[in-house]
Amino acid sequence: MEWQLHPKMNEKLYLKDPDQSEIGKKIVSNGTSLIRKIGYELFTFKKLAEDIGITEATIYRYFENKIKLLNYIVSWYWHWLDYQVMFNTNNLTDADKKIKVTIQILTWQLDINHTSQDINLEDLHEIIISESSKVYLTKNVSEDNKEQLFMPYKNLCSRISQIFIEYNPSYVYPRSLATTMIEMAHYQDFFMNNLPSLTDFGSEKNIKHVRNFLVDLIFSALEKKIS
Amino acid sequence: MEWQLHPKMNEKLYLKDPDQSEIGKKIVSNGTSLIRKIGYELFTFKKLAEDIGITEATIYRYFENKIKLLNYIVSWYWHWLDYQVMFNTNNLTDADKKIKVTIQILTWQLDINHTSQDINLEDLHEIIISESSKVYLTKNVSEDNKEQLFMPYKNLCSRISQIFIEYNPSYVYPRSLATTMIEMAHYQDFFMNNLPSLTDFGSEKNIKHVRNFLVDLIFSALEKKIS
DNA sequence: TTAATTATGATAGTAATACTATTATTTAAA
DNA sequence: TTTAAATAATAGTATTACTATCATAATTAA
Repeated sequence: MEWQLHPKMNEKLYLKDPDQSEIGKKIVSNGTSLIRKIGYELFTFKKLAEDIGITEATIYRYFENKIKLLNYIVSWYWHWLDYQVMFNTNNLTDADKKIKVTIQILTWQLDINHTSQDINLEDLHEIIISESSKVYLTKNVSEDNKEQLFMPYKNLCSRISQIFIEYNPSYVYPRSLATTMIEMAHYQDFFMNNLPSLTDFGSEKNIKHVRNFLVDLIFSALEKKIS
Repeated sequence: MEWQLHPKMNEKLYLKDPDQSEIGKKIVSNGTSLIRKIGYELFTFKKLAEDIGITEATIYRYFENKIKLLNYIVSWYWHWLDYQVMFNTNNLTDADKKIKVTIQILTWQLDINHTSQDINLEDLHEIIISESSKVYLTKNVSEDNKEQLFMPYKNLCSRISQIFIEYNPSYVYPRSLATTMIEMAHYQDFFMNNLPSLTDFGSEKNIKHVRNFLVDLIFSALEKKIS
């Protein structure tokens, strides 16, 4: 699988391709685990440099600032997820089954290849849940969007909305339903674990309830109405 | 209406009650418009102090740091929204109508009293859309939760879930559906205006489409299944 | 083969941010 | 009227987010 070696990252995300050197790879992989460990707000290039054993300035040669590094990591994940959805739904003929598989992937239920050469996918998943929205909830969103920084997320949204259309061609909100599904897969997980009274899964804290909620929500919305 | 004068704010949000002095009120009202204008990341106490004509240290007497001020502002909004939902659904007998009114309030469609003594509600609404999730998407979420900092949001969620139960007592995910509705009212608005291809409303950018999407989504989910 | 160029990383800064400690002034109480 | 308490201003410090310059290694050109 050629993709697994090199997901094509947007060149605007970095100054120097981190995939082309050992130090670059360390910046991304150690950066991922450090952001997961201490959170994006307390994360600094200085701490990461100390962790790797290099200097701050070296990191600045690869990434303009820490939001670009976060965006690189987040984009990497959306690329990976999009590939997983494509790969695991491709051979299915039933749109119903495709949707269920997609929800399983989003809620981390499918036992797919969770090992990657550099980046720890468990850390990555945690980062997506707690930090990913910070890359677009800024005053730069329009400029960043012009530079195509959010393409991987859009591609995933587009792929999922295509499956929805396949299931019910007359449904009018396939894209909004796709973003709802993606965002809620992560938000309900976060709420369940941190603010449980905002969900109905607080007593058990089992991700399978999030999955069941999503299945119920999405298929209810997509069901063809007889009116 | 006693509430309109003094929404009871959690005392852990401030060091000195900003509602008890003119300068305190200015910190909150000018803070709101400045955060809306430049965004939370670029917002600093120094800029706010200059804007008001006081010094940084004075603001630090009222608020520990800028995230507490944001949380104060966000909590104020959830208080206000909860009151609006309560007030505008109280006299209704039909749960169906209550849900529709709540969606109208969330999507800013109802022409309610949008003037407040101090805080500009238009600014506040923008802040909720772009910045509100930043108060809980942190490593402090559990500690902050123990100090009850998220009560106003939880109260709103609880009120809405009660309406859902009233509409369909057998629905099993009323709280998760309430958070989905609240979050999506804001996220779809943000996406529509900033990353339109993530929604189905990009061509028109009219909030009424978000409302229609939510009405469709929520009533589909709540509909009693005959199985 | 050697000099020149380029790439890479380290060192040493600066401006801004996020606070804190101390001092001055006003207000209120005894 | 003196004392105490509350409030705000001044003047700091440590950290963060970078930037400019320097040193060295690797690559290329003469």
